[in-house]
Amino acid sequence: MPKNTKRQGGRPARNFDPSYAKGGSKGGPARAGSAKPGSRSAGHRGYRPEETDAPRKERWSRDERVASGRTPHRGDRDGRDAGRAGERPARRDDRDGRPARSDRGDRFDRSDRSDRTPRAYGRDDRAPRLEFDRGDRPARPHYREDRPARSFDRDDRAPRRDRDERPARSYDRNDRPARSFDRDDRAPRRDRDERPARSYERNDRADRPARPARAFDRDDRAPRRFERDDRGPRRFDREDRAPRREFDRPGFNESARRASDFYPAKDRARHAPADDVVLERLEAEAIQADEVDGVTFADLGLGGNIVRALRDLGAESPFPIQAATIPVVLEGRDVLGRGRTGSGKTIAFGAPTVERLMQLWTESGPSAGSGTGRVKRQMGRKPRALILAPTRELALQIDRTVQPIAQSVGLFTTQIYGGVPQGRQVGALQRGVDIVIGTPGRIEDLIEQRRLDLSEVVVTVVDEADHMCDLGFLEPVQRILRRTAEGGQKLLFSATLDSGVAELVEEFLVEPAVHEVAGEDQASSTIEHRVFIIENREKRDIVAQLANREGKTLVFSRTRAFAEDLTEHLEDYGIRAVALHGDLNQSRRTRNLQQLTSGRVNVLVATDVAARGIHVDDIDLVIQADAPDEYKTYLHRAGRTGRAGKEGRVVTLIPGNRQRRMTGLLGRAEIDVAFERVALGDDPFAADESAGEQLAV
DNA sequence: AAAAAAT
Repeated sequence: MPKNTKRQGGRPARNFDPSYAKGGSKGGPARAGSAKPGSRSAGHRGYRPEETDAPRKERWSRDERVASGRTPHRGDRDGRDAGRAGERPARRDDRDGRPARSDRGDRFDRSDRSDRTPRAYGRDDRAPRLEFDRGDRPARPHYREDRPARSFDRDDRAPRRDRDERPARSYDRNDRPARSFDRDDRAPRRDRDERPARSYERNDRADRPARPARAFDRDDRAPRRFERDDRGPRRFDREDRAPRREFDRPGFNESARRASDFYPAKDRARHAPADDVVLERLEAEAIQADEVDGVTFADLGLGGNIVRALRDLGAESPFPIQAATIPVVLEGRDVLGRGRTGSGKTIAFGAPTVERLMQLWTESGPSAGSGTGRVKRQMGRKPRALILAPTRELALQIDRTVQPIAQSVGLFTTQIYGGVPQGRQVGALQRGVDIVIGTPGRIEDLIEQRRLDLSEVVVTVVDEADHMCDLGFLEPVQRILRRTAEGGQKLLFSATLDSGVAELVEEFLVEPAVHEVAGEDQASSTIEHRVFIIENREKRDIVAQLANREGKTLVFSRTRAFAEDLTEHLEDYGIRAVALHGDLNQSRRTRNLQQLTSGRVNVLVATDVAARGIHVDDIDLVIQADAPDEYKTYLHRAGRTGRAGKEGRVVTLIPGNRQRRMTGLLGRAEIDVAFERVALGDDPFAADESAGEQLAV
């Protein structure tokens, strides 16, 4: 059955015409991973035997332990005081981590294994490593017999050493048989033919049945017009849900899933510079801020326990976005919610999700309702709600809000994300969990391992939904949503929710209600924006100068490497700073973020991992050391300050030749700023303050 | 380019 035939009057669902969704992607292989450090092995010109003067024996035995075992690293960035006190010469090594390890590893390696490694074997008559490294040479019998298990080698050594020190492993690229199954032998894709290809469309689900024309597919109105006043009902009505049922469930195509290996994105689009197009705004039911006056959470339909839990969290009365969405979620409808950064979206979906689970619980079973508004935990019960987030930190943070709310009625939550051992997470699932909060990767992993079963999930939230529809995120999210219960409620939230979520809406939402808060434009925001035109070579110093102040500062960098670099530079400048990016292990990520939250440091230098959703109280300055490419990224980064009505400043540093691009971006973000030329030594905020004083006179 | 799984 057609999905959308009911809509009368030729103005159907303009919100989600997928043809307005993302632009194309360019082909070509993508390199994964970050830049590798240069080789520092003894034979390399970059090698510096700088530790020859260090006391050797003890050092190696200690490093050996670190290198080979699980000994926690010492003297990392955060332990720098200890490092300094002890005048440990290796401090700089700890900074950039990898080279240091390879140095140590190299020596350790030679002293420890020289008499048994293949390297020694090969040394006699030919270039040592190359041959050894080949995976595909004819067998060398005695060598193989000696030490059949190659993996042993790996485990025994310091991590990464071999990658760092030896020349490229030839078998990595050349000797590998062509993986024909990767690309060539696939079954032809049928649905490609049925309609124009969409770049973000992948084939890892069953083909959709040829679907009947939907009115809004062909609608030939001008794209991206923002029309508000001339329309009737403001809802995206979709009449029937039938089509989704048939292909959804069984349609999870296992073999296709397999074929997409661990790095599925590799052969696909390489960093296609984001189109940064303002997608069509979703038509929404707008709530007026003053409509909320005097309304309580209880009025919205939340139970007493939950209201108390909210009060404990500091939420006395609902924010507008909460007032708008909570009742609708409680009705059981699918919801799209847009509220600007820091406007309280987590509670807007978290609280009603919990309440809704309670309602369903009471409706559904005899086992239900002890009458106290609480439920009893039942071993091994399957999760009934799922909240998806794009980063681990955000998942953690959401849990910190949702967990107490859930707990107030006797429900359990657990975090499911990567970078930490899965044991605890699995254990929690086995004991029985009601709400799963996590990131896509680990969730899929546990599903595959059959340790996580989403089949009873009746409420699913996608936070930062537009971001979750970006290339690389969309497919895992789709696969996960397909695992949830048929007909389950779906909630999509973001500060920048736009028709980029069309793909999800189309497949998973039924007659979603769209809600936003009226008058939430940038002009009414509490954030002050500045753009400084600077010389690139002065950038690091200017950042240091700007960050050298009281109050919490968040600095954004485009790459992980530059984030590290900047952090180090700030430290050299005498400013305590920590970094947050994907090259750090999870415990350090968590700890570094926590250091900013606790105020132990005032400056955090982060990649866009911190751009969305992360809430730290009282960040009053955001510095964009690298300007963002997308207006949405700008808005989200900026939104780390000025939260819940507080004041904040955002400074963006750009080189002179970026002015035009920046102007365009700011235009799309609907922010009005004049650019200022700033050189090292200027105090751009001094004028600001004196101007303020003058005005005050 | 960043993010998201582990060995």
